[in-house]
Amino acid sequence: MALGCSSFSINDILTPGRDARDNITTSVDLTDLCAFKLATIKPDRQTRSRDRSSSGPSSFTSDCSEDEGEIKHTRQGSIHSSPSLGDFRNTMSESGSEESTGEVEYMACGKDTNNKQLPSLDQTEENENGQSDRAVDQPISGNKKRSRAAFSHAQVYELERRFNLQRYLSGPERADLAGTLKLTETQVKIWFQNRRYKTKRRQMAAELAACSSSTPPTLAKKVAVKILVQDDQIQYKEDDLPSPPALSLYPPYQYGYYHYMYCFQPWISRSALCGGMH
DNA sequence: AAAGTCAAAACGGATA
DNA sequence: TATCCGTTTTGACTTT
Repeated sequence: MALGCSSFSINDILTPGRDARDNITTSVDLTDLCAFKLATIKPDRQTRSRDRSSSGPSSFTSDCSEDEGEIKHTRQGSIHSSPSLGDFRNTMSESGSEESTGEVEYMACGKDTNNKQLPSLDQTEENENGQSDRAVDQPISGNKKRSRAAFSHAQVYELERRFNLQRYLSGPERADLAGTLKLTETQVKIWFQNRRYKTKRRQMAAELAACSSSTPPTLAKKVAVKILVQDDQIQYKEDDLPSPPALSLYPPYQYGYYHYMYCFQPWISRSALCGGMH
């Protein structure tokens, strides 16, 4: 399989029944550059394991451990796909009726999805809407253990998508999104808050890296050039990939990130992207 | 199974 | 009241 960058559209997401998983889509959040850990790039244990466990598109997998969270779902199985919002909604309605925990199942997870329930907000009480608010709306009192919800792939996908559109949500927008995702408004608020901060940290780190690397061609020379090989044939080189304007200072391994977000980068021409990979 | 690692959800203080 | 920002805690995962 070469780098599958088949066409992918919002319609694909919105159309129930059409499985976006068939559309192998690479993704990278170009605003969230993999820079936060540039200074500490290391042989990443988890990444190596991930590479090992995933197939095919694992060639994408970055050596940079940043955005582990976004990639984390890869661990559950194939992730080189975008979750279908149709699936997402279906799952929402299903899980909403049974659990109403604010959790939905992983959409693109193969390994554990069937057997393993996500850690969910249902460790907490549900409110009248069937949503669980305790985790975020009630203080942790006494020895009550605080719960950290692991948002589902679909939820994160939608949050990321929205974040790419707008970094701040108004109250109604937040409420709407929270309702759609079966999350609490507080969770959405905190998520956006953390996300903004995360982006900011990365940008600062990137600038730092840019400054510190203004001298060192030596560093650049140490960066291995990755190629995607299938059947002993080179499918593409990184140079084939388009270089986003603001991205020049980032290493090529960033292209492993945000597999399911790539389609939301408005400044990237999909044709340009796919052109180099087909 | 225990220990270690990591990303991220949640928390809390400061500020506007 | 919301946001920023640093910190804490948790859950998922890997390694030993």
